[in-house]
Amino acid sequence: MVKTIWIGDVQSGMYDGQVVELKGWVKRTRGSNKIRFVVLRDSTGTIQCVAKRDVLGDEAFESVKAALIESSIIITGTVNVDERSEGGHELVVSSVEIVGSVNPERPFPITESAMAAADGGETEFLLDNRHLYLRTSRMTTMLKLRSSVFGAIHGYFRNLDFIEYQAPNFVAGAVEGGSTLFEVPYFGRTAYLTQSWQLYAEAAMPALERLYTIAPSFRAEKSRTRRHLTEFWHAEMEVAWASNQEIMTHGEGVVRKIASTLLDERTPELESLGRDLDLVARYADSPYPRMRYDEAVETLQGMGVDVEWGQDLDYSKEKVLTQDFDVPHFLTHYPKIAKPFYHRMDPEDEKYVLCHDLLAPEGYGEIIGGGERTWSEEEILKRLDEEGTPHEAYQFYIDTRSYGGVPHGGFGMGVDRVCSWLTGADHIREVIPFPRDSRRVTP
RNA sequence: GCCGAUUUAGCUUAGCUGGUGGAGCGUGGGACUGUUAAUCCCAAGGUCGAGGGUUCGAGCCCCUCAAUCGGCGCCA
Repeated sequence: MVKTIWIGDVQSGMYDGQVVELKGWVKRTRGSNKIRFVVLRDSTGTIQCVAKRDVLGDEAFESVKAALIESSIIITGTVNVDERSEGGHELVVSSVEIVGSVNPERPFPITESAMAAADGGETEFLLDNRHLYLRTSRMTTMLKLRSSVFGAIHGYFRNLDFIEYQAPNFVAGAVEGGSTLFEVPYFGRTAYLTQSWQLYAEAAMPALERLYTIAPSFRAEKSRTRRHLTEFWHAEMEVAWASNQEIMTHGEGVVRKIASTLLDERTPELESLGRDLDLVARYADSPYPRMRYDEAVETLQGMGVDVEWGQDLDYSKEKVLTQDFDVPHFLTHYPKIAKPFYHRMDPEDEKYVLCHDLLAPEGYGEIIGGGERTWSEEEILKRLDEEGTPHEAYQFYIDTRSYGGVPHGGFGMGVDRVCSWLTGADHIREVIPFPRDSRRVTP
């Protein structure tokens, strides 16, 4: 049952005039009692197949008529160049085999009306039928774009000799705030699903020096926004002997690499989503400015926004700040009080930490958070105590400082957020096959 | 956790000042030899989210609950 011929290649003209066997699924049918048009779909595209009763005979023609939407089918025929067919090619059918039929009492539920109503967004019905919605052209396109994003991230880091490194997903302690941990029963104890690879990456930093991962992270946030998932894909990196500035250079580098890869590999997909290619090209080609937190606060205050020094910048403030940005911007040097214990204090002014957030334009918000880590044992103990965090769960982390601590840092990137931003999606749910949020774990 | 909204056939929806729910898609049957979400004719398919109240009478008015959607906070 090897498949050797792909519809995308047929549409590109590789098989004109030849007899080919196509394997796929019925996307749509139409026609009369003597001639039927079957639009066949596979992972690479669609093609119109023309079935005529006087060529096929009554029995085969009736089976074509009975093939409902999403039946799987093997069609043999001659590739014909014909302007009347979408894509410029059609298959003149000589034989047909229905592989998996569809029961008329339970037809494929995703209809044109369901798709039109969603209009790029997602109705409850489409979320309930996500396993079937994946087959539609919009989801297929998104999944291809997503694959290229993942490939670009791996490519960026591997080109620079980073080592891909895996951390456990069951953990004992928090990275971010403890309130967003998912508890998991663990043989009579409580474990948590990881919020980040970071702490375990820091343990391997003295071994590998340059390391990265793409892995799921879990946060029990009851957020109902277009930017949040409870399970999201987290691209993280950690580098020894690196400053906040160098780490930002990698953040900018990987994001620009993702944008340029999408233009290289997926221009037709971006166009089919209606994405402005000039915007994506700008994100690939332009440098990303860096702005200190203080400057951002002053800018916001100048715009009449009610913001006090020392508070973290929430989404409503980010949105105002980024509305005039035409490329992503880094925000650096946040006040210590707004950030967790592992951020390194700025030696020039201990009110600040050496950190950065990368804010995407067009209202997509934060896509990267990172910075230098506190690396002296003395300082990390002090920061834990300031936060009132008990040391037990973090003893392994403290040990990494006890034995040859060095300056280092890294960042975490929300891969789904990047996908959402670069594809121009309305909601982060659109770019992941089975989205998880506070109200949905099925299908 | 807070604010706002929605819920009518498998899907998408119309439903007027309260008077026994219409349509399109899909499905089934029929017509049609080049269709582009084909077209035309016919049919089946509804305890109007659940419960209670007002009323001679509730899809519509009132109350409670549920589910869902959007936004905020928190973050990537």
